[in-house]
Amino acid sequence: MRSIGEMARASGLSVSALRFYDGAGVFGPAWVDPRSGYRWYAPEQLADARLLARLRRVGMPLADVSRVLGGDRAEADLALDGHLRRLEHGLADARRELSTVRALLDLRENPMTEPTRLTLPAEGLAAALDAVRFAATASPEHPAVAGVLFEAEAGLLRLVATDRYRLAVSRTAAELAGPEVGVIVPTAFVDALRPLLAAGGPVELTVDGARLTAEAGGSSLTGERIDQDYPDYRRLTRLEPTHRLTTGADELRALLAEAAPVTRSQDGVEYPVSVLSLGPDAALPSAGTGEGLQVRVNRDFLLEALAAGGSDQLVLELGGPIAPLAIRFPARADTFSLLMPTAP
Amino acid sequence: MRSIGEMARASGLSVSALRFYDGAGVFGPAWVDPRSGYRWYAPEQLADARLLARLRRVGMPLADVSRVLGGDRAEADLALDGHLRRLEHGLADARRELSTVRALLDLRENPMTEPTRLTLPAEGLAAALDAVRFAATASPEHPAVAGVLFEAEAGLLRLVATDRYRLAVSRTAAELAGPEVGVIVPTAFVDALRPLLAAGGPVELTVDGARLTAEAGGSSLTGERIDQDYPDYRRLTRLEPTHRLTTGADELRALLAEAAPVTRSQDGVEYPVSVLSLGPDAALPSAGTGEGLQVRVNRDFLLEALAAGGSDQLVLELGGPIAPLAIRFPARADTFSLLMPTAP
DNA sequence: TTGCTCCTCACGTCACGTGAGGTGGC
DNA sequence: TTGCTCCTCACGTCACGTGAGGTGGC
Repeated sequence: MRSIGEMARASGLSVSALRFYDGAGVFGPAWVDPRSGYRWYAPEQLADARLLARLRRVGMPLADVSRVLGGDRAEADLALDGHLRRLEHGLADARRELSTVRALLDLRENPMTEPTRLTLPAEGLAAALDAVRFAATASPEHPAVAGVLFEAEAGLLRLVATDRYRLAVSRTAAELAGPEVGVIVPTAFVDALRPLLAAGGPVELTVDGARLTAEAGGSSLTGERIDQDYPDYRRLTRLEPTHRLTTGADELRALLAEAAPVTRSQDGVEYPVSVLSLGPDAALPSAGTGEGLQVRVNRDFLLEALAAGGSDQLVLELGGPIAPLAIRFPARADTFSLLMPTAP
Repeated sequence: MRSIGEMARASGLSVSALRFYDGAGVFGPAWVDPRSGYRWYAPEQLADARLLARLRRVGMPLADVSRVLGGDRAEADLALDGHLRRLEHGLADARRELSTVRALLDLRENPMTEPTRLTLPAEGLAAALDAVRFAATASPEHPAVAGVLFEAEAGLLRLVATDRYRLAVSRTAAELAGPEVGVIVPTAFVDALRPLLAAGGPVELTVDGARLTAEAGGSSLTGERIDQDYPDYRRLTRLEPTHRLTTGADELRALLAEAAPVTRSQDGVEYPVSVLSLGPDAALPSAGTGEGLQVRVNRDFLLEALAAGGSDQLVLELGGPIAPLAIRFPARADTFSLLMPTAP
């Protein structure tokens, strides 16, 4: 058996860390002397202590460390994969944000701006808009979400809409000329643009400073972007669902119609709530009560998300009663929707 | 002017965060009403607040955020580069550690081990050993550093030695067969191996579980690895020096000889201390007192590091009176040495 | 007895979030 | 007056590090 100091030296952990892990229930000694309170560690605990040191060195949260040390290899791999994925996303986010910051600093020194021009087929833009438009609302309190985010990167245009209760993302191929931009397009502009897309043909979108221009089917539309920072939607799209379930939109609609929804009201507005409950076999047994995981959502929002998907086959991802519900459409890998649950 | 709530909505920061930044001196309002204590933000502060939100979103420490917002573009770029570099290294570290963790978990399930075999020229190994051997000490209290770390990767063997006051790293080309390993080779084994390398020719090193074997010049040497985790030397090698200075080993030796060293004692052991001081022109004016940055180091350790470098030209990197002193040898990009300073 | 190791408990760090209890401005 | 926003202050979070003050075992 090793004392705490010996264990610290052998494992590379500090004495205070070992005491902390003991208190936190993550990693404790094999035996504690009831008279003196001395902690004694068994020889076979050393391997775990060393693993723990490695995992903490790279910033794994203690909750995940416990999963790695728990003995279930599949759980351990999930925790390891999850941590690596978080770090990879963190780095990708940082690259993006820091290059944006650099661009903004450049702009301060040299305020001339090059316009961005996007060319894309009207059908693609129409489909992407239809997949997200429902999720945007004209909210004067939150001007940033009173529009649709257009993110132009090389080769693609991504659209994001949210009203802070739900979020929809889609994208379509586009040809980019000029610097990459992210610009919030007012819902009024979007709604005026949509009819112009019906004729098909190419669309040209231009962002020049605050000025937005769209040319489609011989018509031209101009407006101003919303000068706000958009909420960090990427973080929201990276859920860690515990259950994934393939079903059909029609089947789900039928389930929702069966059970009478509860009515909930918030801020004076009434809305119907449906309960999605997962049985122990991870199937959706009913839209009523069940033994397993239950998620409550605004039924109208769910129906809108189903309709916007544009296809019957869908995948629901659940992560617990307060985790967002994600709706993915396998037929359109680039389109998905997210719903915040209401409180139980 | 914006109230704190309006500023929060416009910038994407929370009210509590804005109050915190004010208290922390990172970002405060343009005016505070002395009667009510209300914070009022000027319109031109919005751009900075949005930058701040982006930077915090990707985890930049507030000290670095201040550098970005400070107005000096070169400082801002340094802070941005530094943060990105830290994240990149963090991810690289995590990839390595997590794959090691996976290998260790595999080993628990399936304890058979495949040996690792390294083949390399004796001259290369001899040179790499000579570049690091001086920094290892047989310390019974810290068994992990009573040896030289051999890290075998595809195509190269990296050697690391440290006694916790200094650190030396070198590497040499090697052919790897079997899994990558990191193994602590006892100093006694290293010292017995060194004479066998004088004859030249190929050397073969084998790690089979705890067993070490070296074959060189017709002789064979066996021993046991030290079963410990090596200190995290990579973190130590990632300094952020404020001053970088090219000089010659002979020139530096002459400077050190000029000034009589102060004698310091620690744990009953006496050692000579030399003061390296940088003038405002970032040259090493003398090994005595100066106006600029001063770093105190164990003179014998510094001389040993100079000798082990094997070349005259060197680069000193200083980062303040308590930051480690790094000694790099441009002629051998893969070899460097690091010295912890003694207290002023 | 001395010196070392161990103990608990409290407080500090970092960047905030979350109340409690109270005030200011329309 | 009501409702909203703002204020300060205290405490919680996360994963420890750092003393203070005291005890156990050789």
